[in-house]
Amino acid sequence: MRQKDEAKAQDILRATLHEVQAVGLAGLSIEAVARRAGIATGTVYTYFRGKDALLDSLYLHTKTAFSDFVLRDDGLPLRAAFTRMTKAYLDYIIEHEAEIIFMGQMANSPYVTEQTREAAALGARPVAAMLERGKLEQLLKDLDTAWMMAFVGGTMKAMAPLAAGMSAAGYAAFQESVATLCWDALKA
Amino acid sequence: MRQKDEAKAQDILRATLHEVQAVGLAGLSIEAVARRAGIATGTVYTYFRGKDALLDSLYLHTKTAFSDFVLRDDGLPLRAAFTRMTKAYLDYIIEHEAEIIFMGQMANSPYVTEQTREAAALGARPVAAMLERGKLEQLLKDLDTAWMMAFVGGTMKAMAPLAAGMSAAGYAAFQESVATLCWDALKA
Amino acid sequence: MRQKDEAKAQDILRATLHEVQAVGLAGLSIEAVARRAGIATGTVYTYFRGKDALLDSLYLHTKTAFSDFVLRDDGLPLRAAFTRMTKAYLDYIIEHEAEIIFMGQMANSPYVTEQTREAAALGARPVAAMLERGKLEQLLKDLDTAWMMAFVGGTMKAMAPLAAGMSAAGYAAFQESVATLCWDALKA
Amino acid sequence: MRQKDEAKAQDILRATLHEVQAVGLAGLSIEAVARRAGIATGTVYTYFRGKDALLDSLYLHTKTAFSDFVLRDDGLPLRAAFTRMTKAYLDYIIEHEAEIIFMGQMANSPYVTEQTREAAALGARPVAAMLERGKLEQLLKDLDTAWMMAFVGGTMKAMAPLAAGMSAAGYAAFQESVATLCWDALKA
DNA sequence: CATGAATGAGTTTTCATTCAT
DNA sequence: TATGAATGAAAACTCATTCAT
Repeated sequence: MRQKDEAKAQDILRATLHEVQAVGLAGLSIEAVARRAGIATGTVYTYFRGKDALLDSLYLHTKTAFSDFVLRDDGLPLRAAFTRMTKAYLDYIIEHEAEIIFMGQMANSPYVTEQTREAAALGARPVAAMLERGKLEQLLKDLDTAWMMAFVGGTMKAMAPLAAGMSAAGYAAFQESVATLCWDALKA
Repeated sequence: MRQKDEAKAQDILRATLHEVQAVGLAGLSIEAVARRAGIATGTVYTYFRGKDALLDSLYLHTKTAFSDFVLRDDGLPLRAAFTRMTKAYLDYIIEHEAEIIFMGQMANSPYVTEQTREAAALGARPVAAMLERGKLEQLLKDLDTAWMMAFVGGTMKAMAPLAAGMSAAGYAAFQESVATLCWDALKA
Repeated sequence: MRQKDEAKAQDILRATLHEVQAVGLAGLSIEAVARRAGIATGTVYTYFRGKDALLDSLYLHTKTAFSDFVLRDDGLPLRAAFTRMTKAYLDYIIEHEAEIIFMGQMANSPYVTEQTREAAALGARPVAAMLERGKLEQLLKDLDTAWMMAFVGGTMKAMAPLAAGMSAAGYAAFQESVATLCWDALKA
Repeated sequence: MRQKDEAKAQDILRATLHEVQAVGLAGLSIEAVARRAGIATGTVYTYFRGKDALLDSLYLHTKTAFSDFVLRDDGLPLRAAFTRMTKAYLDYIIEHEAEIIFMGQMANSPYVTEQTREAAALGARPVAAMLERGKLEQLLKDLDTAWMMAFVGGTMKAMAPLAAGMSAAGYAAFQESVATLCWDALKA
């Protein structure tokens, strides 16, 4: 993005996100993005160098927002911190369906630059630290941290869609179940 | 004349699979598929009605092969059946990287017809049956079967990539760890 | 056409005729012609050098058949000969809708070779002779023969479609009207 | 930005017309149209949804312009009105060779929508009215109006090509001849 | 000869990007 | 800067023709 109107860059990113949700990455066109953002096609190029830059930028944006919301260690006792994270994970996925789809479509596409991929990876640091703390305290199995993180992420992504249409009470129970599932899997 | 050759249809499907792995669904072109399959562009259309039909067909093909290999219940005692499945799951994912990427890219794309989506869903029946057996025998938690299946699938998909480059011994240990992780999560 | 099966060449010509009627010259494909003729695509090329040759040949065929049926002078007294011709003209057009459409579509297309165009023109000789006989006998106006022939042909082509769906009696009256119309126009 | 330019749409229509004249409807390509219009291929699609829409639109355009020029009843005494029309008809055909060829090629093609066909048919109303006036005044034969119109149109289309290359004087005489021919045919 | 699959040039159409206004 | 028409390089798809069987 550039100098002028930061809000407009956000509009474009948001429009891209929802357009991918609607038609898939393979069906994405800049014209549709512009239409959804309520601007002219050419204006997109004032804020982003091109389609690749737009998608790469959105990917980093989305990953970062996700990490900030979910992947932190707030210093609570381990079980509590872990449960907070799994619940936040579910919350995020459910409230950000478009983002999840987008990240999934981008994962194996040639649009993400290596630089962005590396930057995005940094967001997972706090969780890694939390899990390592758990291993030190012998609360968790002595497994490779990367394995554990993959496990948690995979579980969340797989289970979140199931929460669609649940009542508040049902959802609360669901969150508990998922948290327990993960904990039981990882606990020593 | 040359007779329409079933093997050639397979070649095209295989070429598509690897082309998606190489350039992503968004970057897929029929010409590249044909080149990879060693045939003329037009020939693709002798075997498939068009790009949509080709991708839809490949999706069903891939899902079915996957289900046949992984998602069956061979009547072993529950724990053994469960372990066999998780190991087969990992085996499949590792030996079929292109398929996994392809299925991931297709999942939220507009290429999959509703019909195919439904047909593909049937493949999971045996696993559902196995998990229900486990609940009846009170070996597993009393959770919704759909939740359990999502959990297992998500875990596998997330963890399989970690096996990249492992030695045979390392991989055997990894399989055990994953099987245990899943079992611990689901066991009553 | 070649040596083998004269009837098959006829099948192909007939199929082409009806295919043009169905989808227009612009929509004509050899595959569709072959399908309609009940043979394989390649077989068309055994009987005709290619699409151009097929269409050119069909054009000459059709024009000739038309001339033989309609554009002759059977030596009757002029008015009778004239009336016979106009009635035959209408009969032909009505019984050969496909041929008429085909000739219309071909008229301004690049498919007709100059050679064929010239050959087709010869068919009109007898009518020209008849009209000249009429001028000599001072039964007809002293107009250029080419003008008269254009007039008669144009009238027929324009009016024939109107006969669609008429009863036998209605059609007989229609034929009389058209014959009178033409005669009144040309008579001295 | 450049504003969408009505003149450019006209350029495209005109280019299409002449391209059809040059290579026939069956040989028409959008690229050739664009080249003739002096624009890029893609620009055609800014003004017309596609080839079908372009041709359909051009057909309606052409038919309407033709009707406006030829098929009107300006309230002159019948014989004069009739003569004006036949002369205008010839004038039009001679000055608009491309249009005539185009309309001929389109007539039996699948490009014309039913809607357009109906709209085009309305243009003939005034002539129908004129002929009916003639029948009421007992100046014309009591024939079906549709027959009369077909007759006049057919005669014009057939005879106009004969005027090619005539001198001004010759053409004037030709117009008179044709007008007389038609009048003699239809008069009571 | 008949067949119909294979070929690949050519056609329509899309769309990222540019640029005149 | 914003606009959206213009561009032209792909991409999907068609189809006349060839050729292995």
